[in-house]
Order: sequence, then C-alpha cells, then structure tokens
Amino acid sequence: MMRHRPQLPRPTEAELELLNILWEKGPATVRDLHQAVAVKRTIGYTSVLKLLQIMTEKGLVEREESGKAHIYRPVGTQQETQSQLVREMSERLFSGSAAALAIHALSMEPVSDRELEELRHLIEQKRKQP
Amino acid sequence: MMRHRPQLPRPTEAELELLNILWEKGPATVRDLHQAVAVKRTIGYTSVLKLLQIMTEKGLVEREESGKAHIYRPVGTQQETQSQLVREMSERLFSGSAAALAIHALSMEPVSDRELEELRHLIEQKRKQP
DNA sequence: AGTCACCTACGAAACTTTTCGTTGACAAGT
DNA sequence: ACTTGTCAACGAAAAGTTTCGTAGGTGACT
Repeated sequence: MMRHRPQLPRPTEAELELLNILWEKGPATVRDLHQAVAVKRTIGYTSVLKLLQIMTEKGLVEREESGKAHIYRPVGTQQETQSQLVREMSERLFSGSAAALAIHALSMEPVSDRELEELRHLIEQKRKQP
Repeated sequence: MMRHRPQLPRPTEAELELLNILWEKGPATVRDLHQAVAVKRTIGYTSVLKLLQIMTEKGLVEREESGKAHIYRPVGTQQETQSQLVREMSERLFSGSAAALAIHALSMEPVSDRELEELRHLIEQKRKQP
C-alpha cells in the first residue's frame, strides 16, 4: 500500500530557490547550495544553513548526517511542487481555472515550436476525453 | 505621450483578495469589502481598513475621500496583475518559460470546450508568427 | 445636549520570512 | 600542542505581513 506524504507546506521564495538547485543538481551540502545561490546574489553562508535547517523542520528537505557536512535532498518532487503552486495561483488569480491561467501564460510569451507541438498534443488528448 | 505608472509592488495574498473583489464589483468602501471578505472567512472590519491604508501607501489602490466613507479603486488592472504574477511564477517555478507553465497547468485540470477552442486559436496564432 | 451609529487613523501585537553573528566542535596541517 | 579552516547549532535582529483594539471625529436621531 502506497503511503502518502503528509501535505508539504508551500515553500517560501528563498526556499524555492534552494529547491530548484536541489532538483537540478541533486543532493547537495550547504556549501554547494551557498555557492550556487551566491552566483546570483549576495548571501551569507549561515543564511543558507539556517534556511535548510528550517526546511528540514518543515519537511521540505531531508538530510543525511553521516559525514561531517550534511547532505540535503528535496522531499517533494519538482512536479508536485509545481502543481501545488500552479493550483494555488490559479485559485487566487483566476478563480480556480487552471485553463485560464494557461491561456494567459500562453498569450504572453514567445513559445518554441516544440512547446507548441506539446500543447497541441495536450489539447487533442483533452478533446478526446471530455 | 502615454505615461507609464511606476511598477506596482507585488500584492500580498490578503491584498490580492481585496483586489479581486474590486476588479469584480468595482470601486467600493471598506464596509463593502469587509462584507465581501467576511463571507469567506472571519476578519475584523479594521483589519480590512488597515490593509486598504497600506495598499494606498503602496500605490495598489487609490481612494476618493469626498464623502464620509472613502471609496477605493484598484490602480493596476486585473490583466496587468495577472501578467506580473504569472511572469514571476514562471521565472521562479519554470526557469522563465511561461509556455512550460501553461503546459503544466493544462495537463492538470479539467478544461471546458470553450477554453479548448480559445487555446487552439491561440496556438494557431502563434504558429503563424514565429 | 446627549446618545448612537459609523467612519478613519494609529499603534501595536503576533506571526512569518530573511539575514547573519557568535559559538563550539572537529580535523588537518605546522 | 597550536593554529587554521570547515562545519552545524543557536539566538536574535530586521523586515514584512496580518490582525485587531482603542481613540477620536462627525452626523443623525431623540
């Protein structure tokens, strides 16, 4: 029997920044994460450390404490988190219509051919099973 | 010459709740807004008042002080705000790809026929002008 | 005039988020 | 043994968000 995780809290902006790095690069130490963030903006090492400690309490990440430097890994997947935030955004911004969000996003930005193909495919799927 | 508004700050969650009501129902007093919010959740009258005072400082709303009860109206349009938040979300959650956000939103939710039509139309437009 | 109803303004408490300094542990190099 | 570098833990400051109590003003009704 598949056990569900208790619903994870919504990550804050700074927390999401760390999760993005973890999803892209895999499990990492505080130093790894600090270096990755420091490329984009100035932030102290202990700020990243504290963030990760809070994220561990919240259940957003887990850590392996075997070695000297702990290794952090995300608990939720990127997909799950994207879904959670997209759903919340569609509720708060488009009265719950994810499709309205999609339409808005689409009419806003350059879209690659590959993405256009994917969208057409998705729409075909939706058409077949209403 | 069209003057641009200085970029409005991102509304907080509670602020967005009030803006949604203003966009839907038009300019309103504190009482109007409090009543509308109180339908969904318990909140004190002065909490709404304070929020609106802060939003006025931030430039998110303007108020007419002519009568006894001030009348508040949104400064940014719903579209502008949606675009701002969708863009920020696509940056933080999909590496800046609004199309990826659209795809994700679309694959998640029931979509009405009308929305499907609109999406197909949008995609056709995009195809014609790459 | 006194009271009631309704309004804004203000301050501040409670909470969350972000940031970082300080401390103490531990190991590697001198 | 001592110094240096790296690490986690902790506390706390600073800023932002959300909530509401209290005070003071104004007009209407008795």
